[in-house]
Amino acid sequence: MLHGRDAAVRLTEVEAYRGFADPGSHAYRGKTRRNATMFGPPGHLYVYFTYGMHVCANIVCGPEGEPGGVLLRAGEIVEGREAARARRVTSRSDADLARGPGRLGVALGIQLSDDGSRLGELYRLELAPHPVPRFEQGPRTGVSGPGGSDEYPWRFWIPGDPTVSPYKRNTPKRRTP
DNA sequence: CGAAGGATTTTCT
DNA sequence: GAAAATCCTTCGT
Repeated sequence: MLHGRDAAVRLTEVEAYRGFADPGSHAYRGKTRRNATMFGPPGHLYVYFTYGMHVCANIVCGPEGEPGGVLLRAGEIVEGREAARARRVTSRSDADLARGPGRLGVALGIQLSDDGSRLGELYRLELAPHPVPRFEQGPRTGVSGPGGSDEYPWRFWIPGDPTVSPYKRNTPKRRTP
């Protein structure tokens, strides 16, 4: 469970991104201003801006100097539903409040300026009393190239949970012709 | 329910 | 210039 700004989610879906050898990772081609947090010590929040409009959050994992993180893809809002709903005006159902990385970011009030924030301060992570009984594993969502193939099945989710985002395979995008 | 297009910024070629 | 760890609206089945 992750506590954010006046709201908390039970995480139901995550993806792993690991180091230099992972072609799907932002850190694959080295350190940039955006992904610098991933190279730091674990237990911090890596927040990035993508697609011109969305914020996504990772929890940095692995030792300092080795980039790695877990992308928070989706979850169920279990506390502060009103605050989350106020921020997610377009959401029609409770399950939609944090169903997707960008939505989860908005629901918890995560901002770009929260990048690098240490867990335990602004945000607090509570591990479940016992491991989830069952989860499934498969290729990552929205990742193009080799990183999205079956060779890197690093997306994990709780099967049957309504807050898990629907799997979309990489949709190549074309610009206005 | 699925497919398709637009919005919009950081980063790399 | 093009693609990207996405979301929302609209149209078709």
